[in-house]
Amino acid sequence: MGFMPRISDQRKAERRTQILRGAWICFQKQGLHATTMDDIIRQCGLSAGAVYSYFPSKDELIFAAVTTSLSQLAEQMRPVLVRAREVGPDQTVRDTTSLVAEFSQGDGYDLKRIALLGWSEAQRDEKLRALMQSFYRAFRDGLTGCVPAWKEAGLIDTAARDSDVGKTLMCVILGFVVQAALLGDVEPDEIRPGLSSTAPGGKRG
Amino acid sequence: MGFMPRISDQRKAERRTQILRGAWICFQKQGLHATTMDDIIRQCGLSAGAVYSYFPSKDELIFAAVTTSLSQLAEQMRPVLVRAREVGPDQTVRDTTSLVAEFSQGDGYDLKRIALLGWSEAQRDEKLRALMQSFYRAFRDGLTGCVPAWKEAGLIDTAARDSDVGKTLMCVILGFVVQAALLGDVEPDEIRPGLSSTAPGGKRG
Amino acid sequence: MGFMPRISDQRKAERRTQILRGAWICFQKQGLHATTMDDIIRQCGLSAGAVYSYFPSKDELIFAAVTTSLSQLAEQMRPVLVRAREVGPDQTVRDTTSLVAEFSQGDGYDLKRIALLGWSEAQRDEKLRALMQSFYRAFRDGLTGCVPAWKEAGLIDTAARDSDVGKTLMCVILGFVVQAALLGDVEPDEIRPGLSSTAPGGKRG
Amino acid sequence: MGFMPRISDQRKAERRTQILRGAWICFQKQGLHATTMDDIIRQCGLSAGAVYSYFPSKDELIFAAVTTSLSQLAEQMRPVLVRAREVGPDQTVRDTTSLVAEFSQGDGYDLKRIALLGWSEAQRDEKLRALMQSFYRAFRDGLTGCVPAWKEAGLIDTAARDSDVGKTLMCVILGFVVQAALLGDVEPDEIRPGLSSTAPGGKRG
DNA sequence: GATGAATGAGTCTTCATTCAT
DNA sequence: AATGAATGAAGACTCATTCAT
Repeated sequence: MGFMPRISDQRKAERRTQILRGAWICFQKQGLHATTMDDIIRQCGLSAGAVYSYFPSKDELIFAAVTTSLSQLAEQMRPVLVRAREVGPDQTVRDTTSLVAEFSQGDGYDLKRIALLGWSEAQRDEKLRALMQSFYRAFRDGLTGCVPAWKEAGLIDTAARDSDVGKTLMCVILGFVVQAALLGDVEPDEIRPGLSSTAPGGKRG
Repeated sequence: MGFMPRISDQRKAERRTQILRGAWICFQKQGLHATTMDDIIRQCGLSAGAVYSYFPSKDELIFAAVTTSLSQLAEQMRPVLVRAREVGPDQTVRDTTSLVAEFSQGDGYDLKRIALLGWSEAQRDEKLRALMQSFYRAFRDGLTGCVPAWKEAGLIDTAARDSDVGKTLMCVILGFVVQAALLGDVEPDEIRPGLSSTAPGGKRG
Repeated sequence: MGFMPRISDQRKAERRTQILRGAWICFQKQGLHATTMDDIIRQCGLSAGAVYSYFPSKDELIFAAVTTSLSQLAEQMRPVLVRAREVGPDQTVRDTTSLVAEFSQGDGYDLKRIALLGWSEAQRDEKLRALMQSFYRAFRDGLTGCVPAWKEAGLIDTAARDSDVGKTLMCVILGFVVQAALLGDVEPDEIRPGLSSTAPGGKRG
Repeated sequence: MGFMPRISDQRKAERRTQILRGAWICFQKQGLHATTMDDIIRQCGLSAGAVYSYFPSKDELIFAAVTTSLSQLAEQMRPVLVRAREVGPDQTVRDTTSLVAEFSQGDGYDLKRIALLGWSEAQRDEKLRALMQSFYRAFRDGLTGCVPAWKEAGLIDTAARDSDVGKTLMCVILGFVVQAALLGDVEPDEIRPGLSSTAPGGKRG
C-alpha cells in the first residue's frame, strides 16, 4: 500500500526550521559555543530527544545552522548577480549590501552577526571552512565574470585585471558586513566603491 | 615585609606574554571556546596556578588576548595613518593591508584569523565589543580625517562626504582581512580601491 | 465487544518468540545491558509499541529471555536425566555437555554464552536468581538421585556421599559451559569425569 | 634537582585501589553496567574528576577492575600450581577451590560473583576476552603440565590424554565457582573429582 | 491494535577553578 | 610563590517508555 510516513516531510522540514531558528536566537545572544544544547532546546520548545533526532550532535547542529544561513543568502544573492552586469559595480555593491542589511531584519536574526560567528567557526571546522570557501569563491567568481561587461560599458578601467576587480568588490562587501556588525553605523548608501573615481577629469553621479 | 617583589615587573610582563602567546597558539587551532585552560597551560609550559595568578579567569584571559592583539595592531597602524595624508587613499589601503598580511607572518600567529575570532567573541562580550568599537572607530576617524587633504590634492571627489569615504576605506580594509583569512588568495597589490577611478569620463549607474 | 480476539493465541506466541529471538541476537552481541530496546525493536522487526505490548519493560524482557532459555534447556535435559541411571555418570556428563554444545548450534544463539549472561544478571535480579537456583537445584537433585543406582552398579565408590557426587558432577557440567564459552576449545569427548578411575590400584595424595 | 612528584607513586596506587574497591562493591550489588559512575564515585568517596583522572572512562574502569581481580587471583594461584605436581589432582582441586572460596572472604568482595560478572563482560569486550583467555589457558596449561607426573605417580590413568585431564580439572574448578556463586551451598571438601574412581578394583583415600 | 515520534530523567564526561602542600 | 591534584557544577547525549494518531 505504498509508503506512508507517520510524519510528513513538510512537518519534518518545519521542525528542522523551528530548531534552527531557536538555535540562531541563542547563537546570536551567546555565540556558537557558549550556547548550550539546553538553551536551544528550551528556546525552540522541543525536547532534548526531539532535537537530537534531527541533529545528531551539537557540532552538526552548528554546521547545519551556518550552512543553512549561507544557502539562504546564496538564494537571495542570485538575482543581484544576474542584474549586476547591467547596473554596474557601484550599484551591485549597493544592492548586495542592502540585501545584507535587510536580511538582518527579523526577530533576533541578524545575518551580519551570524556571518561573523560562522567565519569564526570555520577556523576550527574544516568541513565548514571548505563549504564557505566554495560559497564565497562562487560569489566572487560571479562578480569577476561581470567585469568584462563593465569594461565595455566604460565603467571600469580596462587596464585593471578582472580578478583584481572581483577581489576588491568582495573586500568592500565583506567589509561592509564586518563594519555594520561591529560598529552598526554604516548604511549601504554610504559605501562608494568608486571612491577615487575623480582622478583628474573623472566625474561621479 | 616590605621587601622587593620576589618577581620583577619585567619578569611579570614576560610571563604574561608567554601565557598570551600560548593562548593564541591554542585559540587559532581550536577557537576561543573550544580551547581549554588546560590546553593553554600545557602550551605555555606553566602551571595552572601560575596562569591563574596572571589572569583571574578564562574570560579575562580571552579578553586580554584579544585586547593585546588589538593594541599591538594599533601600534603598528599609527605610522601608516601618519603617512596617509601624503600618500593618498589607494596607497594607504595598500599600506594597511600589507601590514595586516605581514603581521600574520609568525609561527602560529595569524592576525587575520585572530581578528575573526575576536569579532565573534565581541558578539557576546559587551566589554570587548565596546573596546573594539572604540578601536575601529578611532582608526576610521583617522582615515576620515585625511579626506579633506585628499580632496585638496584632487585625489577624491570633493562631492563625497568625508565620512562616506572613511567608511568605504574601512570596508575595503576589513574585507581584506576576511577574504584573506577565509579564502587566503588575496594579496595587497590586488586590491584597487579606486577601481573605477581611471576610467576616462567614467559614469555611474 | 466480546468478539474473537483480533490476534489468535498462536499468533501471539509467535510474536513473543520473534521478539525473544531478536533480543537474544542482540544480547549475545552486546550483552544484556548494553543492548537497547531500540536494538531489539529493530532486530525483531516490530514497532516499539508492539514490543511493549508483549513485555512491559526491559527488565521483564530480560527476565523472560533468560527464563525461556532456561526452560527450553530444562526440556531438553529431561530425557538425559531419565537415561542417567542406566548409562552411568561418565556417559551422563557426556550426554549433558553434548546437549549444551549442540544446543548452541543455531544462527546467533549460543546457549553457553547466554548462560554466562544469565548468571551475571542473576546477581542483581533477585527474582531471576531464585528461579535459576530452583532450576539448577532441581537438575542437581536429579543427578544426585541417580547416585544410589550408580553405587549399586558399582560405578561409584559407595563411601562417597550422594550429594557430593551430585555437586561434583554439577561442577563438571557447569564448568564445561564456562570453558567452552570462554576458551571455545573443549569438546564433550574430552571431559573424563572419572579421570583417576581406571588407575589400577590408584592412590590419592 | 631531579624529579619530585607532587603525589607519590604509592599514594597513586592507593587511590587506584580505593577506586577499584569502591567499584567492586557497587558492581557486586548492581552488576557491571547497571552501576553508574556516580554510584562508584560516591562509594569510593572521591570526586568525579579524581576518578576520571585515574580511569579515562567507565569501560576502562570496568576493564581495570576485572583485570586487577584476575591478576590478583593469578598471584594467589601460583603457589598452588607449584605444589600441584606433588599433591595430586584431587588435592589440587581442593586447594584451588579453597582459595577461590577464601578469596571471597572480604567486605563486599566475592571473587566468585566477580568472576561471573567478568565472564559476562568478556562477551562484549574483545580486549577483556583476549586477556581472560590467556589467563585461563595459562592456568589450564599449568594443570596439564602436571599430568605426566601424576601418571608416573599412578594417580591418573596413563591412557588419558594429558590435555583431556587438564580440561576436565578446569571444568571442575570453573564449575565450582559457578555453583558456589549461584547456589552457594558447595564447599571445597564436597568436590571429589575422582568420583568414579571405584571402577572395578579402584580404591579411594 | 499498531505505530514511531516525542519525552525527559538520568548518564557519562569535561573543565574552569581552587587550595593544601 | 608555585604546583598540580582535586573539586563538582554543568554540559552533551541516550534511551526506556508513552501516547496521539
